[in-house]
Amino acid sequence: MGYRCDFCGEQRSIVYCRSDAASLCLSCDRNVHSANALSKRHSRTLVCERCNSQPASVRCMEERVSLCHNCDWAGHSSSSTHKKQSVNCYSGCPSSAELSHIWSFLLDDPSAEGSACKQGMDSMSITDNKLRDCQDNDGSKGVVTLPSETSNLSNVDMDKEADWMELSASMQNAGLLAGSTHSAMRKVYVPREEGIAECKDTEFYDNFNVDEIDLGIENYDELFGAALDNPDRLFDNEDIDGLFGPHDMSFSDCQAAHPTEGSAVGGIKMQPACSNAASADSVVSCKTEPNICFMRQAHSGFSFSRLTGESSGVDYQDCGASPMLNMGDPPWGLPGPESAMPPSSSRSDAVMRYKEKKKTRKFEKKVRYETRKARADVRRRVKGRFIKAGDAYDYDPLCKSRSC
DNA sequence: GGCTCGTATGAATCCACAGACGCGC
DNA sequence: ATGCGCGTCTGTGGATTCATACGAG
Repeated sequence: MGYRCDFCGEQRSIVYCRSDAASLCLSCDRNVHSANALSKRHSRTLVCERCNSQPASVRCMEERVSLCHNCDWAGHSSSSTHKKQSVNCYSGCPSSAELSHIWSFLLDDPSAEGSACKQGMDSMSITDNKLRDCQDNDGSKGVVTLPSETSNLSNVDMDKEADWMELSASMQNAGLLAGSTHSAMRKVYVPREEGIAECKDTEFYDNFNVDEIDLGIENYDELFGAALDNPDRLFDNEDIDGLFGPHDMSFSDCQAAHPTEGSAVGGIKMQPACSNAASADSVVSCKTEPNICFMRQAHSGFSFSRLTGESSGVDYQDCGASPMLNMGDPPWGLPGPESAMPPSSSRSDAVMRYKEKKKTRKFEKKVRYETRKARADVRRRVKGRFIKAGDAYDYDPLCKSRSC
């Protein structure tokens, strides 16, 4: 089950798209998710190499396999000393080079040489006509530069990014960001002449790459321009889901828990990352997931995220609240050009764009039991209700007609 | 501004039944 | 500890009903 790409059925599945509930090879992943702006938002990650049906959340460096939460839990007892590395998720249409960088452990892992994933990256069918120089010149690990898909970042963007860096640094120092127990972390923004932002920091950086944050002010306007004026009016539960991912969290919860998880500072979009589908189905007890993805979207069309730390995904599973609950004031209340109210002239535009997106939003239903679905798909009905086998019916899904 | 009415939209409900699940033996 | 039988629960899709929101008069 699930060893083959759900789309082409030929290649081996490499990545898992939770929005589509599908395992895809890299080529189909790119084909499917380059179709439109909405599909580009789908967050994907490696597929679990054990069950091949769930998104991988961690990489066991000892066994050299990517595992979902369930398989990780099943295969690694709490006493396990296996070293694990969080698995990044991404959205947009990253190039093979970018994927290589996102999943750098595959490159570091000699056993991954010739693996399906690596082969998939090598043979991505869509031409990377915008192959970017994703590596810093010195190749320093942990430093990712993601220039714009269309062009290098403008000076304005760089300024905004610089603003964010300052803001993030202040937030981190204030312990406002997840994983900020590393109180000593520093982040230094270093603009480059080519217009590519580069960011370096210290120890915490490997687990929390803030420099990959997109600063799409357009998104910021869209998401929060109107909401700031009247969040109760603009947002409801589905809005939260649609804007921030599949949280099972009401807006009131969101407000109580703080917009931190769904907050945007300068266009930063946070979303739950890489948790397995099982947890997605059972998020009732765990309203939020602690993992944060920072989405790079507006400019590059490509986002990249990383779990906040090793095995952090399960640490808060049962707490019923996000660790971000104590993160203090909402970022949008913070001072700074990006957190200020948008101009009223753009507000209506933002609302219009938001409503338009809401219209076209696709609500995907997760089917847990395919067998039941298959049976329901062929079951005869009367006025939509199932009937006993052999009873008179007015609708037969097989005939797509009445009483055929 | 407040009220009523019509329209639009989304959520909840119902149905049968295979399979999952828990429990006792 | 394991396997079996039995009863209960779950979830699946389409049509319908109900609740809510909104605009017009």
